[in-house]
Amino acid sequence: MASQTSLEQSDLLAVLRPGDFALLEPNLSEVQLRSGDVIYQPGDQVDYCYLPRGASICSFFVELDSGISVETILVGREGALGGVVSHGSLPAYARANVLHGGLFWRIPTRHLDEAKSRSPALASLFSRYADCMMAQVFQSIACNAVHTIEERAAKWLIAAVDRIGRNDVTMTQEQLASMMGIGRSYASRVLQRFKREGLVRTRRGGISVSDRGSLSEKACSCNDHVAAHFGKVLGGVYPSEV
Amino acid sequence: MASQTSLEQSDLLAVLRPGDFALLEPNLSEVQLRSGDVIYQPGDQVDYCYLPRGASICSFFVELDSGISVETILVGREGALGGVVSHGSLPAYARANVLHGGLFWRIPTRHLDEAKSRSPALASLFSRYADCMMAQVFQSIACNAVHTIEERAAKWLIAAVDRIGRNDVTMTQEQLASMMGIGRSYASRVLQRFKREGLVRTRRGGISVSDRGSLSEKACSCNDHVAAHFGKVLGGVYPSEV
DNA sequence: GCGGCTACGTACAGAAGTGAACAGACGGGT
DNA sequence: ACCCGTCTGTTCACTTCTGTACGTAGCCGC
Repeated sequence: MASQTSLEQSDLLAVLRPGDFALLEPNLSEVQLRSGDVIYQPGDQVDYCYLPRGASICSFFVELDSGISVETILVGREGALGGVVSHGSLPAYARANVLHGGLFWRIPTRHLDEAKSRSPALASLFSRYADCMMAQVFQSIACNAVHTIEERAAKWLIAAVDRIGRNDVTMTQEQLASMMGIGRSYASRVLQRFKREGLVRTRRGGISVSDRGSLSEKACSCNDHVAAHFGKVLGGVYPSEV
Repeated sequence: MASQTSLEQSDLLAVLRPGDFALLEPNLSEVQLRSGDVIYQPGDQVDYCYLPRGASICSFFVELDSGISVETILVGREGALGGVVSHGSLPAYARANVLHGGLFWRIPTRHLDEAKSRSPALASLFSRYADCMMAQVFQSIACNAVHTIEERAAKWLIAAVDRIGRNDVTMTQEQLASMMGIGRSYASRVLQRFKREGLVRTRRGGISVSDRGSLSEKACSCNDHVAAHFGKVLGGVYPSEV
């Protein structure tokens, strides 16, 4: 029987009342994915929806002609991947990758859609989350257009450690730079700047955030605006509640 | 009675069979909007879905702390705005603006949702378009991260003139620069570069594309990738068709 | 303990983009 | 025809970022 411990929960499903969760439960499976696992390749049919639990995080990557893949948005236990915006089974546009391994819920999109058709609260929840995902991508477009690499790097580190729940990201500077679509040497210089100010520590294959507060002052406020939209929109799944 | 002339049609609705179009028709109204009109402000309840017809185009803008508004995606007669990704009535995150005035269809989102619940083809159409819109925003995130301003400016001009159907965009360089989140003087320099190569002509308050082919060689291929996804995904609204 | 691989830190030349400033050109209103 | 506000083209000093290059440090396997 599927259940969520408080440590390994999906925040998205956590707001559901037991009756609505029970609609999903028969088709929910628990899967363990590892960092680097590919959930969808571009063109793959999206037949399953994945919901990160606990510290698991994923990202969508867009592959460009030049061969590089650029990260678009980070998805942690606040969200879901696959069949969120569209319904039924369509070819994936972006690649979905696990960035921090752990537990996920997985449900076939056709069962999810069927459960949504039976529970307005469930339909509302996913529709509201889709709206929040849209806010997230919109903000990222603007962010990439105007914010400096320093601001974006700080933003990304904060977003990652907040979801992971530890002040530590396992990732080479090469990977970080590639995700952001920037040069490795410049990423290194930005991290050195953060390090000199005592905001992060670097090591081979990882970065630790040692002063989250000061690092967030270096970051643009894009994440905050998106978080505010999450709060506003996902508060109303059960409209009868005051 | 609502009907579409071939000159002022919505490409999105044009694929519908008469029976499915008839479900929408009683609640469709024809509205005329002008360049600069604001369709939604951030925070507004999204109660209507708008479908550009003919040469009408709109964009979503994200407003940043600095006071500037950055354009995210262009929507012409291939698409729709409002209640596409989420359903019901939620507060808008981005501002939606008319960039090139003209005719639109407008339908209350609750009637649209009701029609979708009665016609699988209609539901499929909007779900598929939502997936394409997602592809468009994902691509824009990557594009803004890695492509030069020259590539992005060329891309934007091509996208605009293709939707308008004339080689001419009415817009000051100041507005263009502001939309792209770049400095006005640099925008001017890029346009001068295009002009010297005979790709565009500039005038006070507007830009004409005089050599679309060569200009598209200066552009990144982001639009092409998104267009390919549109073709792949929106072809299957009526799956019984071969 | 050593070799070899990979990641990291740094330097440098140059390209891309910024922001302020200013002269001149255009065009609408009277 | 003229005025005036706005848009355009261009320059300049400066910052950000790129791409390459190279020496070094950490780590794994043997």
